[in-house]
Amino acid sequence: MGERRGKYPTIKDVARLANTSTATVSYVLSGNTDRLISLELRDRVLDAAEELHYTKSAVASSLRVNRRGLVFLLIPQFSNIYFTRACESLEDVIIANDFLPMICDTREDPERERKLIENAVAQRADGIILGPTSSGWKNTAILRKLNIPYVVVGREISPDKDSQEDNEAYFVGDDSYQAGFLAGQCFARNGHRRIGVIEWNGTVSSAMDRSMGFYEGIRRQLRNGGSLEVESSDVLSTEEGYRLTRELLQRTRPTALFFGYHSYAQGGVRYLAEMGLSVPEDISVIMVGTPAWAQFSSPKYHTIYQSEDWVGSTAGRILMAQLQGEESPLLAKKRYICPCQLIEGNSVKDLTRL
Amino acid sequence: MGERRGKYPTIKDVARLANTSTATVSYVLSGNTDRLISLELRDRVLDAAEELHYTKSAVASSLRVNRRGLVFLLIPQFSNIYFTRACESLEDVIIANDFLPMICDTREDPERERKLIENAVAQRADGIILGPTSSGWKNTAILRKLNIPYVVVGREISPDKDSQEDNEAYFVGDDSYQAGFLAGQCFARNGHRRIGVIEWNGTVSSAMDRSMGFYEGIRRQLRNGGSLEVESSDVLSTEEGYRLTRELLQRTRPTALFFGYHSYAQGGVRYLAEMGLSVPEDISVIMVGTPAWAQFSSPKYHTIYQSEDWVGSTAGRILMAQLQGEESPLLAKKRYICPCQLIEGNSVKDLTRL
DNA sequence: TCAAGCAAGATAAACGTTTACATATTGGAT
DNA sequence: ATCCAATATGTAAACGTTTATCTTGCTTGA
Repeated sequence: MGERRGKYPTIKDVARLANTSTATVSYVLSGNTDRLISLELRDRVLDAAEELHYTKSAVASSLRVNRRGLVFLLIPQFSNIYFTRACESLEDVIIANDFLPMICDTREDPERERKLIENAVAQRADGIILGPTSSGWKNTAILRKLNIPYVVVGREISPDKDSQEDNEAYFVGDDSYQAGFLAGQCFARNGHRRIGVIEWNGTVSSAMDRSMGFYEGIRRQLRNGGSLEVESSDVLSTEEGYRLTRELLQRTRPTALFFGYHSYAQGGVRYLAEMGLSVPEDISVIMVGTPAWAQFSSPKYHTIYQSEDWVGSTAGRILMAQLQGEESPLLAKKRYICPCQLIEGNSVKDLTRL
Repeated sequence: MGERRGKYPTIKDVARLANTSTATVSYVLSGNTDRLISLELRDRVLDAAEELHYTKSAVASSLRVNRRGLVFLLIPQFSNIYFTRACESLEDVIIANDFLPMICDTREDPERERKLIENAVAQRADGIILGPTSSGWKNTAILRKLNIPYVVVGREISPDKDSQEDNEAYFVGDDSYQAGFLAGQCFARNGHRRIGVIEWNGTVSSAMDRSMGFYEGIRRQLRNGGSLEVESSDVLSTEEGYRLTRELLQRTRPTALFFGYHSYAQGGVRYLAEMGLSVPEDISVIMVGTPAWAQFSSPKYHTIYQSEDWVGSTAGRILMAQLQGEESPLLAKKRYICPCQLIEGNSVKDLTRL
C-alpha cells in the first residue's frame, strides 16, 4: 500500500539507521577494500541496509563513476530465429563480462531503429550490438560521432556513396553469397532447370548477396536451357512469403523453389500445402535458415545453416574487447564472416535419374 | 579515433558554446515552456547542441526528476512463442505510453530471474512485466516490499503456504485448465481411450492446471475402460520433449498423445517421424500452444490457441494504469483470464466410426 | 516621478552515489 | 613526554540534470 514516488531508501537512510556516515556505507556496500572498517560497524551497516531493503541506485551510481554496465542488443524481429538465437549466445558473453544485456526490437523499421539507438546513447549504454535495418549506416552515425563501441551482426551496413565517412564498422555475419551459392549448386546437381526464386529486396547486404550467390550457383546449369522466375518484396514476413509464392506459381510452374529467407519459406510452404502440392514429388524446396519447423516436419527440408551461436559469441567478444580497452587480436580485423552449410533433408528431388 | 571515457558533451558545454547558462539550455532542450526565452538565444542554444552532438543523459536526468521511463520485460525464453508474441503487443502499448521497453530472458532459471529483477530495481525501472519461473513469487518479494508496479503474465504465481504475504499480484494469462480440458474433450469425442500425456512438472500454475483440465476432459471416457500414461520432466525444452515421448512410446502404445507444451510437442513429433509413425493414422496428437510449424506442416496439428496478443496488451494496459496512478477500472480486478480455443487441424483420428 | 509589473536571464540547490581529503584515536618507539 | 604510523571514521565535492529563487533592465499606469 502507499505511494510510489521517491520511495526508495537511500544510502543516507542507511547511514542514519546505522549511525554512521554515507561514506562508510558506500564502502561497505560496494565491497571496496580500500578502506578498513571495523567488523562491528560493517555489521551494523549491513543490518541497516537489509532492514530498509536498500538497493543501490544504478542511475546515481553510474552518474558518478563513468560506467553504466549496460549493453543494448537491437534486433529487427523476435520472430526471426537468426537473431534470437544469436541473442542467446550474445547474452551469455555479455553477462559473463558483468554487463547487463538489454534487448529491444526494431521491427525492421528504420525510424524505430533510429529512436532506439538514440535511446541507447541517452541511457549511456557502454556498447551496442545491432542487427541493422536498411538504414543501419545512417542511424549509426551518432555512434561513430560519439565514439561509442558497437558491433553489427547478420547484415552488413556500409557508407552511402555520398557519405565521406569511412570508419568501417565491426561486422559479424554469415557468408550470404555462399548461402545462395550452395542452394543454387544443390538444385543444379539435382538437375533442376526451371526454378522459382522468392527473395527479399531489402537493401541490406545479406539479401543481395544471397541472390547473387544463387545465380552463380545455378548459372552453368541454365546455359543449356532453363528458366529463372523471381518474385520479390520489400517486406520480410510470413504472410508476404505466402503471397509471393502464390504469385509466382500462378504465373509459372517451376520444378524447384529457392527461398532466400526462412520466413518467406514458412508462408510459401503453407501455400504449397493448401494447393495440394507435395514436396519434393511435385516441387523441390531449399531455404536459407534452419527454423525448427523445417527440421521436424515431414518432409524434412533442405536448409542452409547459418551459425547463429558463432555469430553471437564472436560479436559479443569483439564488443567486450572494445570495452575492456585492451589490445585484442580480435580487434585487428573488421569483418568476420562465417561459412554456411547445406543441411540435407528430403525436400529436393533428384531429376538426373529420370 | 580517440578515447571513450567521459566523452559525452554536457549541458555545460552547450551553455558555454552558446554563451549562456545551463538553466537556459535545459529549458530550451527540454521544451519546457514555463520560461520565456528570446528566439535569438533559443537558436543559439539549439545550434550549439547540434554542433556538439549533444544528447541528454537519461541517467542524470532521471536522477533529478523521479522518472526513469523504463519498463522491464522479463520472459523465460525467446524460443517460447507464447512470450515473444505477448512481448510484441506489450511493447506496443508501452511505447505508446512513452516508456522504453527493455527485454531480458530468464532462461527459466530462478536464480537468473532473481538477479534480473534485482537489476530492474537497481535501474529504478518504473514497472516490470514478468513471465515468471517457478520461484516467481519469492523473487518478486522485493517488488512488493518496495511497492514497485508489476504484472505477471502467462503463469500464475502465488504465496508459499508459509508466507504471510497476501498482496496478490496482477495476473494476465490464459485459462490453462480449460486448455487441458478442451484437449481431453476432443480426444474423448473422437473415441480415444488409450492416451499418452507429456507434461511439464514445473511448479508454475499453468502446468498443473493443464493436467487437471485434461484429466477432467477425458475422465468420463475412461470410465468404461481405458488407460492414461504420463511422462513428465522438470525441464521444458524441445530435447526433453523428444526424450519423454520416446520413453513413453517404448513403454506403451497409446492411440493419442497430449502435449501440454508445444516445445515438448516439437521434440515429440520429431521422434514420431523418426519412428515412422504417421499422424493421425498411427497416433493422434494435440498440443497446447500454436507455433508456426504446427500450422504450416502436414498434417496440420490440432492446437489449443492462447491469445498472446490479448495477454500482452492487457498486461501492458494494467501496468500503465498503475504508473499513471489514476483510478482505472482495470485495476479493480487482479486476475485476468482469457479463454482458449481449440484450433482443429487433422492430427486427430476419429475412432468412433470404426 | 516612481512603484509595480514583467520579460529575459543567471545562480545555486538538489537528486544518490563515489572518493579524495581531513580528522581522531590508538599503541609503540624514541 | 613526544612523535609517528596505523587504524577507523567523517566531510564534502563531483557526476549532469532540473527548477526554485534571485537579478536586472524595461515598460507602464497613476
